[in-house]
Amino acid sequence: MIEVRDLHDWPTTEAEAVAIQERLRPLVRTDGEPAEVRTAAGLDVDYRESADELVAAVTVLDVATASVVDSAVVRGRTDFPYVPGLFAFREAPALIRALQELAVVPDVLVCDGQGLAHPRRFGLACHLGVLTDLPAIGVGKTPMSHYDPPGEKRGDWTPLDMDGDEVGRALRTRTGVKPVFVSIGHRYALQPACDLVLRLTPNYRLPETTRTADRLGRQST
DNA sequence: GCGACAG
DNA sequence: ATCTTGTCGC
Repeated sequence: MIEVRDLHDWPTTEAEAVAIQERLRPLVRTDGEPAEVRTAAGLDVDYRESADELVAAVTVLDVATASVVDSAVVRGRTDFPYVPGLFAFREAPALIRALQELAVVPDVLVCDGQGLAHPRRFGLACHLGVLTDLPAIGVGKTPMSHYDPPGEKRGDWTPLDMDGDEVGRALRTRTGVKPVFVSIGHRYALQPACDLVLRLTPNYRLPETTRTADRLGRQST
């Protein structure tokens, strides 16, 4: 089962949350790549009930076949508001509970949001990666950083720039479709992360992991 | 000062 | 995230 490191309590105020991000930021490992990625977890949160009632869904896919080999759903509440840059403090607690219910430990967490492509270089993917010490990457639908549009072909990419740092890539997963925004979460280098995202997007813009997790959360009212 | 700002 | 009509394309 997945062990979660006890690195902090969940904060109430924005100032506490920012302090936690700055304290944990040095723990991120920006290198590495699993020897073999056989399974990948997709994580997603739904808010269908109300603004503070959420459903966290995790699916583990066999990457080769795109079949779901394990999953978990957790219902929860949040009092932490949606604040861009403090996203993890809203979604991570429930996602972590869902991760702890998995029987299969995935080779990588594919998170719905940013990793290093974050104002303090510590987005949701970094946070979940550091707390579980599992390899993790972030795949966002909307960027927080500047980028020049990549070429129109699947596989084309341009760097994501934030304050002069290359914090990730705008990656075209489908020809002629808006790119996704890939960044390092933990223990997974950027090039392998983009390779994995392309493996997970044979048919759609978003990774199969994200899609199955999204459907699971949506179905479990 | 004002707008923009992952989901 | 969610609220929503029509439209284009495979």
